[in-house]
Amino acid sequence: MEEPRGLKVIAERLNLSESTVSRALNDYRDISARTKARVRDVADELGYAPNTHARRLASGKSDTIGYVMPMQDGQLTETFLGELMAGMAKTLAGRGWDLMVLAPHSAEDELAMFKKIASARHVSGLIISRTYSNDPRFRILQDLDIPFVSHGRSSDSQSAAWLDVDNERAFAQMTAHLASLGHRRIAHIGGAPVYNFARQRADGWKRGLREAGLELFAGYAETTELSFEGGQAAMERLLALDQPPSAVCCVSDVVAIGAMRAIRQAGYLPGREISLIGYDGLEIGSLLDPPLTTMSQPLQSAGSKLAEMLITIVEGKSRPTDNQELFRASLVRRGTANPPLEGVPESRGTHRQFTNSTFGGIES
Amino acid sequence: MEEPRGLKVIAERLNLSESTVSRALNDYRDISARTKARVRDVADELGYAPNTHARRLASGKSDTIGYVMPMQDGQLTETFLGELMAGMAKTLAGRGWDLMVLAPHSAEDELAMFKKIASARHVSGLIISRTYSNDPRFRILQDLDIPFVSHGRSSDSQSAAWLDVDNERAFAQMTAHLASLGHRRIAHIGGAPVYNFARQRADGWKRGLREAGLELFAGYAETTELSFEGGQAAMERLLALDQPPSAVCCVSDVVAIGAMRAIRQAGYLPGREISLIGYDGLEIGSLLDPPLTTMSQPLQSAGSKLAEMLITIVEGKSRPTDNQELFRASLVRRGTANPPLEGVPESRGTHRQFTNSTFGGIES
DNA sequence: GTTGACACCGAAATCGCTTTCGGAAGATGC
DNA sequence: GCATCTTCCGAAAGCGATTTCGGTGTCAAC
Repeated sequence: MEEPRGLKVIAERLNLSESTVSRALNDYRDISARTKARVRDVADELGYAPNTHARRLASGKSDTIGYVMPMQDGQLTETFLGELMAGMAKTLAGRGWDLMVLAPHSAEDELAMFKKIASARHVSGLIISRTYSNDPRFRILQDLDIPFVSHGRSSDSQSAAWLDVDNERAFAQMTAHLASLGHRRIAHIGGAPVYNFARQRADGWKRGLREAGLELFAGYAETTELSFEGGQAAMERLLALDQPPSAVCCVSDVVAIGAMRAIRQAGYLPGREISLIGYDGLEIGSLLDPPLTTMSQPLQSAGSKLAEMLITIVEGKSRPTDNQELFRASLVRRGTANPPLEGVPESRGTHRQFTNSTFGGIES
Repeated sequence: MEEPRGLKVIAERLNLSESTVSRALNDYRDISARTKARVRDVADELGYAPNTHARRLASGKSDTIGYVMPMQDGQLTETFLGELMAGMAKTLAGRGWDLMVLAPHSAEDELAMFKKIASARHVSGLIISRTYSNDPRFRILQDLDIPFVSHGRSSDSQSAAWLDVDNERAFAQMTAHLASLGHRRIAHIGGAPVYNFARQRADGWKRGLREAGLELFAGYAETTELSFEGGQAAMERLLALDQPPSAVCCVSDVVAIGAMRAIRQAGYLPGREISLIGYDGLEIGSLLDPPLTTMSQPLQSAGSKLAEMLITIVEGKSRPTDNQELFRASLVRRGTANPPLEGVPESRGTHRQFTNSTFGGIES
């Protein structure tokens, strides 16, 4: 059986040399149109596809980029990974490139992967995400001479390629929206500032307050881990203040959902006594009661754009610094951002008078 | 600059031949222990990693498997993709294998990818998921001689390798649980039976009814698309029956959440007048009010196991049919499965008397 | 009728590693 | 002391493409 594969068969069949066939398939211009056509016909007929490894070895290109998954910590935050990767994979496939997944389980592991890539060169570029405010990876990758694009900026990203959402703008906008609804006591539940996006979002909130001429009350800048429980705990602390906020900007939807629970358990209604807005645009937020107002960021298109950037860099068609792009998040108005109540919500437990609906809930 | 790379450098440095170095690194036994040690030392020192393409070309192996992402339809269902892929990537990396992502945007596209792989051989095995009841891909992959493992069975999977959750068992168990709580009118909201898991789950529900000696009432076998809206619509149909069920088994968490909304809008309380159980074990379900009772399936370990299976098959160490494994889902007791109320819930709108809590909701 | 220019194609080197084969030493057996 | 194993390593042939370089044949130009 074992029929001979490869260029050879099609060359013999047409009485041509392998090199001619190769150039014909790669559309070299020193091959006549007629020959190209004949070669292509036979190639199609045979369902020929060049051996990837041979091609890559000979050409020195790998046509592969790697996506470094954020190390598992928060589970829910990973919701968008599928979409992001689908976006990358599709545009890559459209150009004949492959997407490889790297899932390091620690920082050392990640470094080892980088080193291997630098040496084995089977991946010609990387996309990293979940960047830290001070992220050593920028330096490392530059030193190792591995082309890369970061999904998210960092203090170390000036000379690198990145695509980020304008977090500061998003949170300024979010704050402005709450202010426009009449809120004057707007707090923020942020994430650990080691994450650059967390810092940016906090800055955006502050800017929003400034621009709206609002005061930043003491204790209003909360910080917590990016989890449901974290959001809940932070909100509890806010509620314990002498002057609790009437609205809260949350660093993520998950945190916001945690905050919602704290609000309820304190006897208030999210979106009524206390408004809040999340960030991420998770579909699931729309299923809550009340549905969570949030800011959504583009994902498939971000993945796609990241891939495009990286390809041009790898191919030397652009420099990293030519590829710095800021996407915008957009406000998704749902149910948790409403004008403040007239009176200060001191009337605990009386909120039912405001519920106009058929909803209710029980504890588990 | 351009220092010569590869085996050559380390060979020259030790005054050995390239072939000896290669075999030393690959632990051939016709190389003395002393030589191996010397070679390894130098290799480490130089941070040497073999050129992947050259190695793969020469050895004829690709050490790469591909994961075929389910084509995008439901967004939320994709939540688990990240975890699953992380599971695969990690165990693969542990053995020096790579994980490649394929995101076909149509069935034809998928077929084209399969053909290319069959011919180019740069991926030595595939993991497919989201299998149909009659899934042509099993036949296609077998014909193309591409080793693969399926995450989910199919009517075509007898002679293939697969890992699946025992959906039937899970839903039988789910039904039994509801029955043990005292429910006698248990309905099912299922998915389109083109999906094999949907069929299995429906079967499990029926079996559960039988084993509990319960009747399958007319109209209790609902079917819908796997979305929030689908679940809501299906639940509305169930509520419109003369004898609405007192409990519902839902094909997925997303569908269950949709059903919850329908229940509320009809003036009932999920978990009170009508109990329900979802499937998938989404974290987000625990954040709802009341938190959704569900069945959770292992994900990271499934990804890991899938990868292991495929490797042994690719390496010829086992036949596909030796790799058929059934995982079990486990019940996650939360808030939506409780004993039925005494009376038939005819008292629409009066449910507030049952809400014992601080929760409420407003419409957006 | 020579001379370029041009269009096409083949030969051969190369990419960096794996793997088979065989040979030189040294160890062992009787 | 000679044949026979072992042990250990080098030479060389691939793996299947790409790419450079050079060599035909043809045709227009002078």
